[in-house]
Amino acid sequence: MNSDTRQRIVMTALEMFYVKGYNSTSIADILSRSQVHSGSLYHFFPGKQDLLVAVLEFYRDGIEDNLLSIAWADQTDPIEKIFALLNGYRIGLMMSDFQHGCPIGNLALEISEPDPRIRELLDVNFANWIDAVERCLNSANERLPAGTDTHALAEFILTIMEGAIMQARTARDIAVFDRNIKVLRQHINLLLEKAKEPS
Amino acid sequence: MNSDTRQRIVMTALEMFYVKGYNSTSIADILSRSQVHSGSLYHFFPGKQDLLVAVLEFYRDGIEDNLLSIAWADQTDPIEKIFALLNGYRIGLMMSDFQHGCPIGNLALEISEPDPRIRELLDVNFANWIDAVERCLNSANERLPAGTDTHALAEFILTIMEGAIMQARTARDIAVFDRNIKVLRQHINLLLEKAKEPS
DNA sequence: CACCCACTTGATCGATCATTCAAGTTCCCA
DNA sequence: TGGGAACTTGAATGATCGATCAAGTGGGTG
Repeated sequence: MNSDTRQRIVMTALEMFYVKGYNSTSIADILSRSQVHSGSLYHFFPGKQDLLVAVLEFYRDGIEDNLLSIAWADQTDPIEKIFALLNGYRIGLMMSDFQHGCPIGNLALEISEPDPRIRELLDVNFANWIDAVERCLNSANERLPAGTDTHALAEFILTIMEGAIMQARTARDIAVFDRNIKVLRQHINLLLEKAKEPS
Repeated sequence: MNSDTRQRIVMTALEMFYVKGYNSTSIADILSRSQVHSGSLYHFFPGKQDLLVAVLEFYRDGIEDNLLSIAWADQTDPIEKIFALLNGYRIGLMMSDFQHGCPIGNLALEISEPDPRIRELLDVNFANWIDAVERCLNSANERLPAGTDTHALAEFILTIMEGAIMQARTARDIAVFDRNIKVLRQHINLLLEKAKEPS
Protein backbone atom coordinates (compact mmCIF):
# COMPACT_ATOMS: atom_id res chain seq x y z
CA MET A 1 0.00 0.00 0.00
CA ASN A 2 1.29 3.40 -1.00
CA SER A 3 0.76 5.49 2.10
CA ASP A 4 3.05 8.17 0.77
CA THR A 5 0.33 9.91 -1.21
CA ARG A 6 -2.14 9.38 1.58
CA GLN A 7 0.15 11.04 4.05
CA ARG A 8 0.81 13.99 1.75
CA ILE A 9 -2.93 14.52 1.41
CA VAL A 10 -3.48 14.40 5.17
CA MET A 11 -0.64 16.78 5.91
CA THR A 12 -1.82 19.23 3.26
CA ALA A 13 -5.38 19.06 4.52
CA LEU A 14 -4.18 19.56 8.10
CA GLU A 15 -2.34 22.71 7.11
CA MET A 16 -5.19 24.11 5.04
CA PHE A 17 -7.96 23.32 7.52
CA TYR A 18 -5.70 24.95 10.11
CA VAL A 19 -5.39 28.20 8.19
CA LYS A 20 -8.59 28.50 6.15
CA GLY A 21 -10.99 26.31 8.06
CA TYR A 22 -12.77 23.18 6.93
CA ASN A 23 -15.65 24.65 4.96
CA SER A 24 -13.54 27.25 3.22
CA THR A 25 -11.01 24.68 2.06
CA SER A 26 -12.10 23.04 -1.17
CA ILE A 27 -11.01 19.64 -2.36
CA ALA A 28 -9.55 21.43 -5.37
CA ASP A 29 -7.42 23.52 -2.99
CA ILE A 30 -6.05 20.40 -1.38
CA LEU A 31 -5.45 18.69 -4.71
CA SER A 32 -3.49 21.53 -6.22
CA ARG A 33 -1.44 22.16 -3.09
CA SER A 34 -0.57 18.50 -2.57
CA GLN A 35 -0.01 17.77 -6.27
CA VAL A 36 -2.44 14.87 -6.16
CA HIS A 37 -5.32 14.12 -8.53
CA SER A 38 -8.89 13.73 -7.41
CA GLY A 39 -9.00 10.03 -8.21
CA SER A 40 -6.14 9.35 -5.81
CA LEU A 41 -7.73 11.34 -3.03
CA TYR A 42 -11.00 9.50 -3.44
CA HIS A 43 -9.13 6.22 -3.61
CA PHE A 44 -8.04 6.77 0.00
CA PHE A 45 -10.97 8.78 1.37
CA PRO A 46 -14.63 8.18 0.57
CA GLY A 47 -15.38 11.87 1.03
CA LYS A 48 -14.31 15.16 2.52
CA GLN A 49 -15.59 14.27 5.99
CA ASP A 50 -13.45 11.15 6.05
CA LEU A 51 -10.46 13.28 5.21
CA LEU A 52 -11.26 15.44 8.21
CA VAL A 53 -11.46 12.32 10.34
CA ALA A 54 -8.00 11.27 9.16
CA VAL A 55 -6.65 14.74 9.92
CA LEU A 56 -8.05 14.67 13.46
CA GLU A 57 -6.67 11.17 14.01
CA PHE A 58 -3.28 12.30 12.76
CA TYR A 59 -3.35 15.26 15.10
CA ARG A 60 -4.47 13.11 18.01
CA ASP A 61 -1.63 10.65 17.45
CA GLY A 62 0.97 13.40 17.13
CA ILE A 63 0.20 15.43 20.24
CA GLU A 64 2.90 13.79 22.33
CA ASP A 65 5.71 13.91 19.81
CA ASN A 66 4.92 17.04 17.84
CA LEU A 67 3.56 19.32 20.52
CA LEU A 68 4.41 18.37 24.08
CA SER A 69 7.91 17.00 23.70
CA ILE A 70 8.96 20.06 21.72
CA ALA A 71 7.45 22.60 24.08
CA TRP A 72 8.86 20.81 27.09
CA ALA A 73 12.34 20.20 25.74
CA ASP A 74 14.08 22.37 28.29
CA GLN A 75 11.54 22.62 31.07
CA THR A 76 11.72 20.69 34.30
CA ASP A 77 9.33 22.64 36.53
CA PRO A 78 5.85 21.25 35.82
CA ILE A 79 4.21 24.67 36.21
CA GLU A 80 6.64 26.17 33.75
CA LYS A 81 5.90 23.31 31.36
CA ILE A 82 2.34 24.58 31.17
CA PHE A 83 3.44 28.10 30.33
CA ALA A 84 5.93 26.74 27.82
CA LEU A 85 3.10 24.92 26.10
CA LEU A 86 1.04 28.12 25.98
CA ASN A 87 4.07 29.94 24.66
CA GLY A 88 4.19 27.45 21.79
CA TYR A 89 0.83 28.70 20.61
CA ARG A 90 2.01 32.26 21.06
CA ILE A 91 4.94 31.58 18.76
CA GLY A 92 2.64 29.91 16.25
CA LEU A 93 0.42 32.98 16.22
CA MET A 94 3.30 35.35 15.65
CA MET A 95 5.22 33.26 13.11
CA SER A 96 2.13 32.82 10.93
CA ASP A 97 0.98 36.43 11.25
CA PHE A 98 -2.08 35.30 13.24
CA GLN A 99 -3.11 32.67 10.73
CA HIS A 100 -2.37 29.73 13.00
CA GLY A 101 -4.46 29.45 16.11
CA CYS A 102 -5.41 26.09 17.55
CA PRO A 103 -6.38 23.61 14.84
CA ILE A 104 -8.87 21.85 17.08
CA GLY A 105 -10.46 25.01 18.42
CA ASN A 106 -11.12 26.37 14.95
CA LEU A 107 -12.79 23.20 13.82
CA ALA A 108 -14.76 22.85 17.06
CA LEU A 109 -16.54 26.13 16.46
CA GLU A 110 -16.89 25.74 12.72
CA ILE A 111 -18.47 22.32 12.54
CA SER A 112 -22.02 22.87 13.67
CA GLU A 113 -23.63 19.49 13.05
CA PRO A 114 -20.68 17.18 13.19
CA ASP A 115 -20.49 13.60 12.18
CA PRO A 116 -20.37 11.67 15.49
CA ARG A 117 -16.87 10.46 14.65
CA ILE A 118 -15.75 14.06 14.23
CA ARG A 119 -17.31 15.32 17.42
CA GLU A 120 -15.70 12.45 19.27
CA LEU A 121 -12.29 13.17 17.78
CA LEU A 122 -12.52 16.85 18.63
CA ASP A 123 -13.40 15.79 22.15
CA VAL A 124 -10.50 13.33 22.37
CA ASN A 125 -8.06 15.95 21.14
CA PHE A 126 -9.23 18.39 23.79
CA ALA A 127 -9.14 15.64 26.41
CA ASN A 128 -5.56 14.69 25.59
CA TRP A 129 -4.46 18.29 25.88
CA ILE A 130 -6.22 18.66 29.21
CA ASP A 131 -4.71 15.39 30.43
CA ALA A 132 -1.23 16.59 29.63
CA VAL A 133 -1.74 19.81 31.59
CA GLU A 134 -3.43 17.93 34.40
CA ARG A 135 -0.38 15.67 34.72
CA CYS A 136 1.77 18.78 35.13
CA LEU A 137 -0.53 20.10 37.82
CA ASN A 138 -0.52 16.78 39.61
CA SER A 139 3.27 16.82 39.56
CA ALA A 140 3.11 20.17 41.34
CA ASN A 141 0.48 18.86 43.68
CA GLU A 142 2.26 19.66 46.94
CA ARG A 143 2.69 23.31 45.91
CA LEU A 144 -1.04 23.78 45.28
CA PRO A 145 -3.71 24.25 47.95
CA ALA A 146 -5.04 21.01 49.36
CA GLY A 147 -8.06 19.76 47.48
CA THR A 148 -7.33 21.67 44.28
CA ASP A 149 -9.35 20.21 41.41
CA THR A 150 -6.50 19.77 38.96
CA HIS A 151 -8.77 18.50 36.20
CA ALA A 152 -10.97 21.59 36.38
CA LEU A 153 -7.92 23.79 36.48
CA ALA A 154 -6.39 22.08 33.44
CA GLU A 155 -9.68 22.49 31.59
CA PHE A 156 -9.65 26.15 32.61
CA ILE A 157 -6.19 26.58 31.14
CA LEU A 158 -7.34 25.12 27.81
CA THR A 159 -10.29 27.50 27.94
CA ILE A 160 -7.98 30.46 28.38
CA MET A 161 -5.68 29.30 25.62
CA GLU A 162 -8.55 28.95 23.15
CA GLY A 163 -10.23 32.20 24.16
CA ALA A 164 -6.99 34.13 24.15
CA ILE A 165 -6.08 32.90 20.69
CA MET A 166 -9.52 33.84 19.40
CA GLN A 167 -9.21 37.38 20.66
CA ALA A 168 -5.60 37.86 19.66
CA ARG A 169 -6.39 36.71 16.13
CA THR A 170 -9.36 39.04 15.87
CA ALA A 171 -7.40 42.01 17.14
CA ARG A 172 -4.29 40.85 15.29
CA ASP A 173 -2.44 41.89 18.43
CA ILE A 174 -0.27 39.57 20.48
CA ALA A 175 -0.61 41.87 23.49
CA VAL A 176 -4.15 40.54 23.97
CA PHE A 177 -2.77 37.02 24.28
CA ASP A 178 -0.04 38.17 26.66
CA ARG A 179 -2.45 39.99 28.96
CA ASN A 180 -4.59 36.88 29.25
CA ILE A 181 -1.62 34.70 30.09
CA LYS A 182 -0.51 37.26 32.63
CA VAL A 183 -3.84 37.07 34.45
CA LEU A 184 -3.61 33.28 34.39
CA ARG A 185 -0.13 33.55 35.86
CA GLN A 186 -1.53 35.75 38.63
CA HIS A 187 -4.17 33.15 39.38
CA ILE A 188 -1.60 30.38 39.60
CA ASN A 189 0.57 32.56 41.83
CA LEU A 190 -2.39 33.21 44.12
CA LEU A 191 -2.89 29.45 44.37
CA LEU A 192 0.78 28.84 45.11
CA GLU A 193 0.75 31.55 47.80
CA LYS A 194 -2.42 30.23 49.32
CA ALA A 195 -0.87 26.77 49.60
CA LYS A 196 1.91 28.24 51.73
CA GLU A 197 -0.47 29.76 54.26
CA PRO A 198 -0.90 28.05 57.63
CA SER A 199 -4.08 26.05 57.48
CA MET B 1 -37.90 53.29 2.33
CA ASN B 2 -39.21 49.87 3.24
CA SER B 3 -36.92 48.77 6.03
CA ASP B 4 -39.27 45.98 7.01
CA THR B 5 -37.85 43.52 4.50
CA ARG B 6 -34.35 44.66 5.24
CA GLN B 7 -34.79 44.02 8.90
CA ARG B 8 -36.29 40.59 8.32
CA ILE B 9 -33.26 39.67 6.21
CA VAL B 10 -30.83 40.88 8.85
CA MET B 11 -32.60 39.06 11.66
CA THR B 12 -32.77 35.84 9.67
CA ALA B 13 -29.12 36.11 8.72
CA LEU B 14 -28.18 36.81 12.33
CA GLU B 15 -29.95 33.68 13.49
CA MET B 16 -28.52 31.50 10.73
CA PHE B 17 -24.95 32.77 11.00
CA TYR B 18 -25.31 32.20 14.72
CA VAL B 19 -26.30 28.56 14.37
CA LYS B 20 -24.66 27.37 11.13
CA GLY B 21 -21.84 29.84 10.71
CA TYR B 22 -21.23 32.31 7.91
CA ASN B 23 -19.71 30.06 5.27
CA SER B 24 -22.19 27.26 5.79
CA THR B 25 -25.17 29.56 5.45
CA SER B 26 -26.10 30.07 1.82
CA ILE B 27 -27.98 33.02 0.41
CA ALA B 28 -30.63 30.53 -0.65
CA ASP B 29 -30.98 29.44 2.99
CA ILE B 30 -31.58 33.01 4.08
CA LEU B 31 -34.00 33.67 1.24
CA SER B 32 -36.21 30.68 1.93
CA ARG B 33 -36.19 31.19 5.69
CA SER B 34 -37.00 34.88 5.48
CA GLN B 35 -39.49 34.53 2.61
CA VAL B 36 -37.66 37.09 0.54
CA HIS B 37 -36.57 36.88 -3.08
CA SER B 38 -33.00 37.28 -4.19
CA GLY B 39 -33.65 40.56 -5.98
CA SER B 40 -34.87 42.16 -2.77
CA LEU B 41 -31.88 40.96 -0.80
CA TYR B 42 -29.49 42.32 -3.41
CA HIS B 43 -31.47 45.54 -3.52
CA PHE B 44 -30.45 46.19 0.09
CA PHE B 45 -27.07 44.45 0.19
CA PRO B 46 -24.47 44.50 -2.58
CA GLY B 47 -23.23 41.07 -1.52
CA LYS B 48 -23.04 38.47 1.20
CA GLN B 49 -20.21 40.24 3.00
CA ASP B 50 -22.27 43.41 3.26
CA LEU B 51 -25.03 41.38 4.83
CA LEU B 52 -22.56 40.15 7.42
CA VAL B 53 -21.53 43.75 8.06
CA ALA B 54 -25.18 44.67 8.65
CA VAL B 55 -25.58 41.73 11.03
CA LEU B 56 -22.53 42.75 13.04
CA GLU B 57 -23.71 46.35 13.17
CA PHE B 58 -27.12 45.20 14.33
CA TYR B 59 -25.53 43.09 17.03
CA ARG B 60 -23.24 45.93 18.09
CA ASP B 61 -26.13 48.36 18.41
CA GLY B 62 -28.22 45.87 20.38
CA ILE B 63 -25.72 44.84 23.03
CA GLU B 64 -27.00 47.28 25.61
CA ASP B 65 -30.72 46.63 25.19
CA ASN B 66 -30.82 43.00 24.15
CA LEU B 67 -28.02 41.55 26.24
CA LEU B 68 -26.92 43.61 29.20
CA SER B 69 -30.19 45.11 30.38
CA ILE B 70 -31.85 41.70 30.30
CA ALA B 71 -29.08 39.88 32.13
CA TRP B 72 -28.81 42.64 34.70
CA ALA B 73 -32.52 43.11 35.32
CA ASP B 74 -32.39 42.02 38.93
CA GLN B 75 -28.73 42.38 39.83
CA THR B 76 -27.31 45.20 41.86
CA ASP B 77 -23.94 43.83 42.92
CA PRO B 78 -21.53 44.59 40.07
CA ILE B 79 -19.64 41.33 40.54
CA GLU B 80 -22.86 39.37 40.37
CA LYS B 81 -23.79 41.29 37.23
CA ILE B 82 -20.78 39.69 35.56
CA PHE B 83 -21.84 36.21 36.54
CA ALA B 84 -25.41 36.97 35.50
CA LEU B 85 -24.10 37.92 32.07
CA LEU B 86 -22.16 34.66 31.84
CA ASN B 87 -25.25 32.80 32.97
CA GLY B 88 -27.12 34.29 30.04
CA TYR B 89 -24.81 32.44 27.66
CA ARG B 90 -25.25 29.31 29.75
CA ILE B 91 -29.00 29.53 29.29
CA GLY B 92 -28.56 30.14 25.57
CA LEU B 93 -26.44 27.03 25.29
CA MET B 94 -28.94 24.85 27.10
CA MET B 95 -32.09 26.23 25.50
CA SER B 96 -30.71 25.72 22.00
CA ASP B 97 -29.27 22.29 22.71
CA PHE B 98 -25.74 23.68 22.32
CA GLN B 99 -26.45 25.32 18.97
CA HIS B 100 -26.12 28.88 20.26
CA GLY B 101 -22.72 29.88 21.51
CA CYS B 102 -21.45 33.40 21.12
CA PRO B 103 -22.31 34.86 17.71
CA ILE B 104 -19.20 36.98 17.60
CA GLY B 105 -16.84 34.24 18.77
CA ASN B 106 -18.03 31.85 16.09
CA LEU B 107 -17.52 34.38 13.35
CA ALA B 108 -14.18 35.51 14.74
CA LEU B 109 -12.69 32.06 14.30
CA GLU B 110 -14.43 31.27 11.04
CA ILE B 111 -13.52 34.34 9.04
CA SER B 112 -9.87 33.84 8.22
CA GLU B 113 -9.18 36.71 5.85
CA PRO B 114 -11.80 39.20 6.80
CA ASP B 115 -12.83 42.32 5.02
CA PRO B 116 -11.36 45.16 7.13
CA ARG B 117 -14.88 46.34 7.96
CA ILE B 118 -15.70 42.91 9.32
CA ARG B 119 -12.56 42.56 11.40
CA GLU B 120 -13.19 45.98 12.84
CA LEU B 121 -16.79 45.14 13.71
CA LEU B 122 -15.78 41.88 15.38
CA ASP B 123 -13.25 43.89 17.35
CA VAL B 124 -15.80 46.53 18.33
CA ASN B 125 -18.26 43.89 19.46
CA PHE B 126 -15.61 42.28 21.65
CA ALA B 127 -14.53 45.70 22.93
CA ASN B 128 -18.08 46.67 23.91
CA TRP B 129 -18.51 43.45 25.83
CA ILE B 130 -15.19 43.95 27.61
CA ASP B 131 -16.11 47.55 28.40
CA ALA B 132 -19.36 46.48 30.00
CA VAL B 133 -17.57 43.99 32.24
CA GLU B 134 -14.82 46.47 32.98
CA ARG B 135 -17.42 48.98 34.17
CA CYS B 136 -18.71 46.36 36.60
CA LEU B 137 -15.21 45.72 37.88
CA ASN B 138 -14.56 49.42 38.27
CA SER B 139 -17.76 49.71 40.28
CA ALA B 140 -16.38 47.06 42.61
CA ASN B 141 -13.02 48.78 42.65
CA GLU B 142 -12.67 49.18 46.40
CA ARG B 143 -13.24 45.45 46.93
CA LEU B 144 -10.43 44.48 44.56
CA PRO B 145 -6.72 44.60 45.38
CA ALA B 146 -5.17 47.98 44.79
CA GLY B 147 -3.74 48.32 41.31
CA THR B 148 -5.88 45.59 39.79
CA ASP B 149 -5.87 45.91 35.99
CA THR B 150 -9.62 45.84 35.44
CA HIS B 151 -9.32 45.99 31.68
CA ALA B 152 -7.10 42.92 31.57
CA LEU B 153 -9.41 41.14 33.98
CA ALA B 154 -12.48 41.97 31.89
CA GLU B 155 -10.68 40.73 28.79
CA PHE B 156 -9.81 37.57 30.70
CA ILE B 157 -13.47 37.03 31.55
CA LEU B 158 -14.43 37.30 27.87
CA THR B 159 -11.67 34.82 27.11
CA ILE B 160 -13.10 32.36 29.59
CA MET B 161 -16.61 32.83 28.30
CA GLU B 162 -15.55 32.14 24.71
CA GLY B 163 -13.32 29.21 25.59
CA ALA B 164 -15.87 27.67 27.91
CA ILE B 165 -18.61 27.87 25.30
CA MET B 166 -16.33 26.28 22.74
CA GLN B 167 -15.57 23.33 24.96
CA ALA B 168 -19.10 22.89 26.26
CA ARG B 169 -20.44 22.84 22.70
CA THR B 170 -17.89 20.29 21.62
CA ALA B 171 -18.56 18.03 24.56
CA ARG B 172 -22.27 18.85 24.44
CA ASP B 173 -22.03 18.98 28.22
CA ILE B 174 -22.97 22.01 30.27
CA ALA B 175 -20.87 20.72 33.17
CA VAL B 176 -17.75 21.81 31.26
CA PHE B 177 -19.07 25.35 31.16
CA ASP B 178 -19.97 25.23 34.84
CA ARG B 179 -16.55 23.99 35.92
CA ASN B 180 -14.89 26.84 34.06
CA ILE B 181 -17.13 29.44 35.64
CA LYS B 182 -16.45 27.88 39.02
CA VAL B 183 -12.70 28.32 38.61
CA LEU B 184 -13.27 31.90 37.52
CA ARG B 185 -15.37 32.42 40.63
CA GLN B 186 -12.51 31.05 42.72
CA HIS B 187 -10.13 33.50 41.10
CA ILE B 188 -12.43 36.44 41.81
CA ASN B 189 -12.82 35.25 45.40
CA LEU B 190 -9.06 35.06 45.80
CA LEU B 191 -8.83 38.65 44.59
CA LEU B 192 -11.57 39.79 46.97
CA GLU B 193 -9.86 38.05 49.88
CA LYS B 194 -6.50 39.48 48.98
CA ALA B 195 -7.98 42.97 48.96
CA LYS B 196 -9.01 42.50 52.59
CA GLU B 197 -5.50 41.62 53.74
CA PRO B 198 -3.51 44.26 55.58
CA SER B 199 -1.10 45.79 53.15
C1' DC C 1 -53.89 61.85 -13.94
C1' DA C 2 -49.02 60.96 -15.02
C1' DC C 3 -44.66 60.16 -13.61
C1' DC C 4 -41.09 58.39 -10.84
C1' DC C 5 -38.66 55.70 -7.80
C1' DA C 6 -38.34 52.36 -4.17
C1' DC C 7 -38.99 47.86 -4.02
C1' DT C 8 -40.32 42.90 -5.66
C1' DT C 9 -40.40 38.95 -8.63
C1' DG C 10 -38.09 34.90 -10.23
C1' DA C 11 -35.65 33.11 -14.12
C1' DT C 12 -30.98 32.81 -15.16
C1' DC C 13 -25.93 33.18 -15.10
C1' DG C 14 -21.05 31.45 -14.79
C1' DA C 15 -18.12 29.74 -11.19
C1' DT C 16 -17.11 26.53 -8.08
C1' DC C 17 -18.38 22.74 -5.25
C1' DA C 18 -17.72 17.60 -3.93
C1' DT C 19 -17.71 13.54 -6.30
C1' DT C 20 -17.47 9.87 -10.08
C1' DC C 21 -15.42 6.88 -13.35
C1' DA C 22 -13.32 4.76 -17.25
C1' DA C 23 -8.88 4.24 -18.80
C1' DG C 24 -4.60 4.06 -17.72
C1' DT C 25 0.09 2.69 -15.05
C1' DT C 26 2.91 0.37 -11.64
C1' DC C 27 4.31 -3.33 -9.04
C1' DC C 28 4.07 -7.58 -6.55
C1' DC C 29 3.22 -12.40 -6.39
C1' DA C 30 2.20 -16.89 -8.57
C1' DT D 1 6.08 -14.21 -17.50
C1' DG D 2 1.38 -13.26 -16.84
C1' DG D 3 -2.41 -11.62 -14.12
C1' DG D 4 -4.48 -8.94 -10.78
C1' DA D 5 -4.64 -5.66 -7.19
C1' DA D 6 -3.19 -1.10 -5.84
C1' DC D 7 -2.90 3.15 -7.29
C1' DT D 8 -2.97 7.29 -10.76
C1' DT D 9 -4.82 10.18 -14.32
C1' DG D 10 -7.91 13.85 -15.56
C1' DA D 11 -12.16 14.76 -17.95
C1' DA D 12 -16.85 14.96 -16.72
C1' DT D 13 -21.09 15.24 -13.68
C1' DG D 14 -24.90 17.36 -11.34
C1' DA D 15 -25.64 20.25 -7.45
C1' DT D 16 -25.18 24.40 -5.34
C1' DC D 17 -22.91 28.64 -4.79
C1' DG D 18 -23.23 34.00 -4.89
C1' DA D 19 -24.84 37.24 -7.93
C1' DT D 20 -27.47 39.55 -11.98
C1' DC D 21 -31.16 41.67 -14.32
C1' DA D 22 -35.21 42.65 -17.11
C1' DA D 23 -39.82 43.07 -16.11
C1' DG D 24 -42.82 44.07 -13.10
C1' DT D 25 -45.79 46.38 -8.78
C1' DG D 26 -47.42 50.00 -5.88
C1' DG D 27 -47.44 54.25 -3.40
C1' DG D 28 -46.44 59.02 -3.13
C1' DT D 29 -45.77 63.47 -5.48
C1' DG D 30 -46.06 66.91 -9.17
